[in-house]
Amino acid sequence: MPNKTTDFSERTIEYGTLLADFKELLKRNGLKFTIQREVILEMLYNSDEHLTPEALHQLIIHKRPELKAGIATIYRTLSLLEDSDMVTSLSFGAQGKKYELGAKDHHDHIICTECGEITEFVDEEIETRQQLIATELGFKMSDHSMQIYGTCKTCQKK
Amino acid sequence: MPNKTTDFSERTIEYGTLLADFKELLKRNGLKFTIQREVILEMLYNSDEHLTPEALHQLIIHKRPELKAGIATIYRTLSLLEDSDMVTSLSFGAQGKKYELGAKDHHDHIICTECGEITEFVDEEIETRQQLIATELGFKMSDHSMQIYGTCKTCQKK
DNA sequence: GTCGCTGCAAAGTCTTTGCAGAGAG
DNA sequence: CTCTCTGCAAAGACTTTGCAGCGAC
Repeated sequence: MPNKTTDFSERTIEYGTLLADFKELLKRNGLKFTIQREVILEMLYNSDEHLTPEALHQLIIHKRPELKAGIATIYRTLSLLEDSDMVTSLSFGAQGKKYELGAKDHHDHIICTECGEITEFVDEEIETRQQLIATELGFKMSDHSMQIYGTCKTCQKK
Repeated sequence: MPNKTTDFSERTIEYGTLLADFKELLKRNGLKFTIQREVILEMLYNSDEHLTPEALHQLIIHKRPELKAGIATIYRTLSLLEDSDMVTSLSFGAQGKKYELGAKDHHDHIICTECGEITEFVDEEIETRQQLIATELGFKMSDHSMQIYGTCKTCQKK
């Protein structure tokens, strides 16, 4: 059996394109393009991490202190982006959701329960089977998410 | 390829056995067996649903009004049960977690995004691959969860 | 009897909302 | 100019914690 599992984490879209999509989305809905919205998108784009609203807030405060961005705006923008399928949220374990840009190719997550590190991957075989399962159970599949929990290489050494 | 996907939802353990395990667990940790704890376990056992702490609370208030069980006790007991791996929590979408007894065989979930119905299933092929993926990425897998989102048969008709 | 458990209410988190002024189109 | 956005602070939703009396062992 060929190995079809890929450790996946590269960005698949140019920032310019993403930004254009975002502006287009805003225009289509009669919404305005503001500096806060742009910065949030940019931070999500440039982060390799899955960010919590609070982490995103801190990031903005540190990198763009002149904005004095309020946490409420972060939440509002993330909701907007999530509703428009531009970002995806992951909710696991304790409290709080983490967000990531949805502009990357689809992938699943493997999460270290010790340090919280998240690695992304795709496995064709699983993707195919999920579709099959949904059909078998009479569902029309729209989305899915899979998380594997475990201990990462680094934490195993400790 | 043989079909190894199963629609799975039956209970695989007698209540008596479960209760004995629970008592055993409590004794082992120097904890006490109380009527509240028993009722919570029983409600989880008898429910086909995945319950939120609040739903569980309401259920107890209605079925055992004499207990006047406090929501705090529900939370405390659920945490206890979760820490001991007797129940599993699912957190998805909006806010709040839902709990289910872990005494059933392992399974994954397919969730209707319209009505919130949750169907359980197991697919051997996916189970096997998950283990493989974790190993490939240098993780020691401890657990995993998978959710498929879609529209169920009933909601598709609407 | 001892020591953990419980309900209650208060305190915490995280997230959402109301509002008046700021700013995009 | 108009009408949406924003920051702030207040309000909400959900969960946890402190405490004094209660109850399992």
